[in-house]
Amino acid sequence: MASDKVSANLTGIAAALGVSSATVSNALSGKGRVSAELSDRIRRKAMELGYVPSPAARALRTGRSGVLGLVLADIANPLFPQIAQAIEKAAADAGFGVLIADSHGDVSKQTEAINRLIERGVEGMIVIPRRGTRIVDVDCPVAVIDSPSTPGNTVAADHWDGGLQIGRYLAGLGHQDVVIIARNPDSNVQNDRVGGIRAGLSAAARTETLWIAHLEQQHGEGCRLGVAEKVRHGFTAFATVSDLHALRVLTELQDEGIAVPQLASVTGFDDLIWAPVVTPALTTMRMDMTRIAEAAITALVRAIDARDPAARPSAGGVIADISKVAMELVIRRSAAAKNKKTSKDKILPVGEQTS
Amino acid sequence: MASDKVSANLTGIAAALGVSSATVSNALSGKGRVSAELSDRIRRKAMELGYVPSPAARALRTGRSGVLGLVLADIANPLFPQIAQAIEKAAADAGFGVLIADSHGDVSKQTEAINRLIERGVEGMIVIPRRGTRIVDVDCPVAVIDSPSTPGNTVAADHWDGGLQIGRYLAGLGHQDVVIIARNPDSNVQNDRVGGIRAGLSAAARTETLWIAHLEQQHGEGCRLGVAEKVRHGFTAFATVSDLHALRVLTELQDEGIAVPQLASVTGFDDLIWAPVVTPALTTMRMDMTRIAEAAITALVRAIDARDPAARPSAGGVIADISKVAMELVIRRSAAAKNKKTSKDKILPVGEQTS
DNA sequence: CTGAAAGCGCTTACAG
DNA sequence: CTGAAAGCGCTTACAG
Repeated sequence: MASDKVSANLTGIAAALGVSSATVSNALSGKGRVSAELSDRIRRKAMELGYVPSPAARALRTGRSGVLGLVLADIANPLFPQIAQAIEKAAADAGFGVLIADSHGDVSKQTEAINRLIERGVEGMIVIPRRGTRIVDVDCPVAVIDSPSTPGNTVAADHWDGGLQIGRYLAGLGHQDVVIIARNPDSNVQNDRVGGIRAGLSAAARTETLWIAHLEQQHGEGCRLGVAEKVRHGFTAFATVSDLHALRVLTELQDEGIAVPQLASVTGFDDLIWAPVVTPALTTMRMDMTRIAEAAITALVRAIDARDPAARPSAGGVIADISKVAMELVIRRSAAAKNKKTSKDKILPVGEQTS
Repeated sequence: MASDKVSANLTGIAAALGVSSATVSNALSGKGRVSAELSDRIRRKAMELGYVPSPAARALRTGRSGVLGLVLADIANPLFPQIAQAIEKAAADAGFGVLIADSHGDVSKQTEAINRLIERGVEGMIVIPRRGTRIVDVDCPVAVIDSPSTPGNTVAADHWDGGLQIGRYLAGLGHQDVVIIARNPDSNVQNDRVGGIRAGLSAAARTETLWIAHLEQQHGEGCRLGVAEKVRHGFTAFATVSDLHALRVLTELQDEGIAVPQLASVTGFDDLIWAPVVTPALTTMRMDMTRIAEAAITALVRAIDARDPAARPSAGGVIADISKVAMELVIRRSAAAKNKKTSKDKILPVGEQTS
C-alpha cells in the first residue's frame, strides 16, 4: 500500500541492506561497478520501497536540472498544440522535462518569462518569438524557432518553399488571378509564405495581397474580407497564409453563395485541426512539427552538452543553425482547376507544373 | 557584461562582503533579521554579481520545488491553448512553474506521464483526464479538471448549465426541431452538455442526437454529417457540443446551399479561436478558463501547503472540491429566430425564455 | 543584529 | 567489487 511507504532515499536503501549509499547509487545508475548479485538486491529493495530519486539533490550535485524551457509569444496560437506536443515529445525522448512560459504577445513579458525560466533552473530554452523580436543575451543556450529569414533563427519550416509549392499548384490548376491573404506584414513567417506564393504563380499572373491587419484596423475585428467582390472582379483563387484565414475566406464565400471550389479555390497553411473536417476540406501546407522539434531539441542539447561545466555555468547564446524543414502539400478539395466544374466527391489529380 | 560574471552564489556574495552566508541568505529573503544598511549592501552586491539563487539547492533544502505538473489527455485539443495559458498564469501568480506532460490520449501513457512528472519533483499536479479515466493513487496532490459528473473532479465549467442556456436560447428563438451533435457518448463533458441542451428545449421539442464517432466509424473520418438532409426533414437548428462540430455543420450546410442562420441555426461551445471570424460568426458558450484555472491552482496549493512536511512527503490524493464555474452565452449570428428572415448585419435581441 | 554549523539527497573521485 | 568522505548551494534553528 502506498500509505506504508516511508520516504525512501539512497541512505534508507543502503541502511536496509547494510551497504553504503555510494554502492546503492552506483548500482541504481547502472555504471556496472557493483556485482550483479548485489545490484539485483539493491534494485529489488529500491522497487519495494518505492524509491524515487530526488531531482533536487541530483541537480544540485550534477549541475544539471534536466529541464528545458519553452517560451511562446502567445500560447493561444492555434498552432501551439502541435508545437507543444512535438517539443514535449522530443524533449522527453532526450531525457528532459519542459517548463512553459507564455509571454502573452508582450515584448517586455517575453523577457520576464525568460527570466522566470532561468530562475527555475532550466538548462536551455526553445523560444518561439513574437514577430520582430530578437532574443539576445540570455544566460543559457537558446534555440529559436521562427522563420529562416529571422536573424538568429535555429530551425524553421521552409515557409518560402511552402508558398512556392502552393503557388505552383494553383498555377498548375490554371489560376491566373489570385488574391493572397495574410495578416501582418511585420511577420517574417508570413512574408516568406507570401513571397513564395508569388514566386510559384506564373509570371503573367495577376496578384493582389490583402493584409487582414490593415482591413481590421479600418473595419474592426472579424470584419468581412470582401472576397465575393474579388470573385466578381475575376479572381479565381485565394491563397492564404493560414488555415484560419482560409476558413474565414471559405465561409464568407459560401455565405455569399459562391461555391468552393467550383467558382473559387481556397488554400490554407498549417493543416490546423479543422482543415480536414470542413466542407470542402481545405487544401493546405503541413509542416513537420516533429522534425522541427527534434532539430531544435537536438541543437539545444548539443549546445548544453558542449558547455564546459568548469566554465561559467551560465554560458549562453542563441544557436544559429538556420536549418530548414520542408513543408508538405496536402491536397484536399478546397482548390480545383479553374473553370472546370468538378465532381464534388472526386479528388483532383495534381497537375503540378512550374510557372 | 554578461561574460564577466562568475557563477555568483551566496558564499561568493558573503566572501565579497566579508559576512556570513547565513546573513546573505537572510538579507535576500527579506526576513528582516539583518540591519537595513547591511541588507542594502548585500542586495546591491547580489545585483552587481548577477546572483540567481540555485533552485536545486533551495528545493533540496526546503523540500519544495516550486513546480507543478500539467497533464493533458491530448495537447492537440483545440481548447488546450486557453487551458495552458490560464493554468500557466494562475500558477505563476501563485509562485509556481509548470511542467507539461502529454499523455497522447493513451491511458497507459497517462500513468507514464504522471510518473515522469513525479520524477521531476513536482509538488502537485493538474490533470485534465482522458474520457472515462480515473486518477487515483498518485503520490502528490492532484486537482482534476473535467466535468462535475466525474467522480473526483475538482473544478469544472458547469457544462450542463451551459447546455441548458443554449437549449433555452434556441427555444426562445422558436426552434422546436433540433439536432444535437456531439462526438463521443463516453465523455462526461459531452453528456453533460447534451443533457443540458435537451433540458433547455421546450418539452414538446423534437430532438435527435448525432454522435459523430458513430458516423465516422461507418463512413470514415471527416465524413459528411448529413445535416442538409435533416433540414429537409424539418429540423431548424443544430446545437453542437463544440465549435469544431459547429464549424463542420456550418460549412456543410453552406456547401449544400442552405443559408445560415436564415434556413438553419447553428450553435457551438467553447468560443474557439475561429468562432468570431467565420461567416456567420458562431453563437457559442464560453467558459471562464481564468476562473477555472485559478480555482484548480488554489485548491492544489492549499493541499500542498496542508501536507504536513514532517509526515510522508509524498502524501497525495485527488482533491474533490467539485466546484462549478458558470458558462457564458456568446450571442453572434449563426443562430436566429426560426422562420424569420433576418437582416445579415443585425444582431438579434436575445429572446430568452424557459421552455 | 550576525555567525558557525548542520543537513537536505545525491554523485564522484579516491582508497582499499 | 565496495566504502568513507567531500561537496553541490541553500536555509534554518541555535548561539552569541
